[in-house]
Amino acid sequence: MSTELTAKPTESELEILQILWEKGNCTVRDVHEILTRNKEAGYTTTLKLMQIMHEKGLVERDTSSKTHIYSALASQQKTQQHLVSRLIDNAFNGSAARMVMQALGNHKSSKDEIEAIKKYLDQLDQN
Amino acid sequence: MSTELTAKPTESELEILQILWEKGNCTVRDVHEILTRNKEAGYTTTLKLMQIMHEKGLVERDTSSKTHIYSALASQQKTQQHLVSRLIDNAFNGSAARMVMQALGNHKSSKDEIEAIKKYLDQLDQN
DNA sequence: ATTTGAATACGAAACAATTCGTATAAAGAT
DNA sequence: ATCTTTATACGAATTGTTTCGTATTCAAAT
Repeated sequence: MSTELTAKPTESELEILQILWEKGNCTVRDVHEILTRNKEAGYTTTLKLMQIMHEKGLVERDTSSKTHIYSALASQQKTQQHLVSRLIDNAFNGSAARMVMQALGNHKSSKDEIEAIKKYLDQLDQN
Repeated sequence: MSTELTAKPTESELEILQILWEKGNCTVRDVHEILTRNKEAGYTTTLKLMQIMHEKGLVERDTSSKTHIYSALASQQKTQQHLVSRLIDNAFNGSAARMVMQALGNHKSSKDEIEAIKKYLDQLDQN
């Protein structure tokens, strides 16, 4: 049994996780710079957040040099799964299908995306 | 321009909204009873929550008799849309398709549900 | 009329998430 | 060697959410 806590990241933490998932290893400054493309934030705010995430076990860090290097510990797949399930339960009475349709209805997906989903559904059918 | 605030309901508020969406008009006790099928909560907790939701404009209430009657003001459709969009942005880098696949992958949907989604996708294609 | 029960209002404690200021230490430039 | 810049650590203020106790009011039952 692993210590996989499926800790529930907050919204701010999720923003940071997304960056770490994409980039891999990052310093606080790396993350901060990307973060502040979209919104205002002080550097120490980002730092503190990442420190808390470390305490929670959402990220790990290499402290061998002065400038610490962070990377995600929470698995992208599991985290996404967790969040999606919660949303389905919380807001869609447990119906994945309703949620999917809602998602596809507005969030205009490209033809390519829709095709990809169809293929995916066909695969699902074959089980 | 309406005063449609697309207020962001908290998780507890969402639980109550779901009940109101389904049942329509409810007293605090009605809601409380349904709520406590799943989890512990004091009556005044539910009451307070619904009062706050009223302040925020998430629900309206008829106070003409001693026992107030509540109903949802936040639209189910808009609220769901809002939450789904946020999740897609927050955790899936804006890709609805990725989110959909994740949702369908685990949250075991029935054959019927999958068929429904396929039909839905076909409709989307025709635009 | 009085008592009892069920309702609302309100305040505030408990908890969690976010934000940032200040202290301090290390590295790099002069 | 000293100064400047760039890190981290830490504490604390701020804000938001959840929870519940107590006071009060109203209506129904006795």
